[in-house]
Amino acid sequence: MSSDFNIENFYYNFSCNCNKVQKKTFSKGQVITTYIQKRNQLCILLKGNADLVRYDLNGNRTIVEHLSKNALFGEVFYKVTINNELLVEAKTKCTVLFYIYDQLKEPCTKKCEFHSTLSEHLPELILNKITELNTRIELLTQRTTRDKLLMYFSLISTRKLSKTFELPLSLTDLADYLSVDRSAMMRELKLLKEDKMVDKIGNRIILLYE
Amino acid sequence: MSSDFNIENFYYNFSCNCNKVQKKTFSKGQVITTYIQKRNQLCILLKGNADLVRYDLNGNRTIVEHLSKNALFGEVFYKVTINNELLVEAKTKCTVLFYIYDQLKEPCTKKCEFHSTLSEHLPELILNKITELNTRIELLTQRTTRDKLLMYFSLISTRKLSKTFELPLSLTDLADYLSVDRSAMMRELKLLKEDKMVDKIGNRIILLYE
DNA sequence: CATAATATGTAGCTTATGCAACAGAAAAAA
DNA sequence: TTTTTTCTGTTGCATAAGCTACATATTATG
Repeated sequence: MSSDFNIENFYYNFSCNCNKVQKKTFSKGQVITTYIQKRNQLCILLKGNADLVRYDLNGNRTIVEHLSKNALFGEVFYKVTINNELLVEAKTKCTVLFYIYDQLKEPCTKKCEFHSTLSEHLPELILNKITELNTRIELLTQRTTRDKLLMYFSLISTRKLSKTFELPLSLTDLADYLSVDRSAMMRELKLLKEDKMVDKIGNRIILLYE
Repeated sequence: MSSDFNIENFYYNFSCNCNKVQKKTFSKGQVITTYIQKRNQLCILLKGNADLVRYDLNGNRTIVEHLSKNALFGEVFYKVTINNELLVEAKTKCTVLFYIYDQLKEPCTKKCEFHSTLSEHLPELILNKITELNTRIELLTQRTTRDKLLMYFSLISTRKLSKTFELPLSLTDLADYLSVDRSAMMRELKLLKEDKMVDKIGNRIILLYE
């Protein structure tokens, strides 16, 4: 469980020449992939930041996931899907590996190390994924915008081991991520400042409670 | 991916005598497990229905997950956790298998078939889990109670291949599951009926649109 | 069967949130 | 640099949703 496997480390040794994996680079704003069923694509973000976004019928944009280095994504996680369109947008320059999950399970004919190491560590990577999703669910089940904000801040704070941190998302994106209206979120942020719960200097958040 | 592995089928042949797995039975209302970090428990619900619930500081109860036959749950999915208490409550009589995830990865010294089959199919089971979690997230990112209800109904309808179906949850539990106030949900349900979007006879929902 | 406990259905009041709109700041592009 | 675009910060208004409370129906349980 507490293995220190790190995709990044062995990415630099990347030399998988089997045809089961594709490496591609994307520039900011490009669509990395759309979720069209049946391909069972599994992707790994090696470099950069991207968002998995959904546009619903009312035109609302939701950031379903915020993806950063080493994140797993792809259709393989969305077998049963709703009719909304899901797409992954590069927020910065991105490097991405593409697999087909079903092929990944089969042994690699060329016995490339990357391939086998990845297969071996896949359960672990997937468990990390589940943990993230559960955290996301805890965020979204918060009833009020205030509680969502406080929990989000608390999560980042724990991750950074500091009561002061830079927001990894723009405020506009944060609202989409928390699934709330942006102006309502701004208002609540102001109230949190007035209540001396948090402070905010530019992009920097300072937690004042406890 | 599209393998037909079914835990249930081979559960009847269950005869794992290694000490790495425990089978227990619970009666309605009992607490099956609480999520206390560091044990890395992985559980499978073989029979019955249960809820993973969270009680927050305001006394709100949230059904984090509604677990039915073959569901996976346990601490292993909650490595990073928030301070709220998570517990699994039996809604009906339940039969549950308990593992320790780290031990599951190691080969079974007694070579029992159950153990090895489970290990083999774990990635598949876990992927199913992810799909469920993503569906849940789609539900929770719906902005209004109406949209949450409609999406929930649509999901069940798709699953049952019918525009008519019994609700698998009580209305009280459904509200907790959708993370909304019960009375507000009831009001919205009434409006949906008035708008001739859905009909409801007792526990039975009939979708009227399309 | 009687009684308790839980679930359903409804209403009034209050508040949080969504929506629209706009001005200024910051960042990106030309 | 200048221009354009995106992001931030704020407000008024309308309404969805939360809270409380209660009556009835349904389901457990002694």
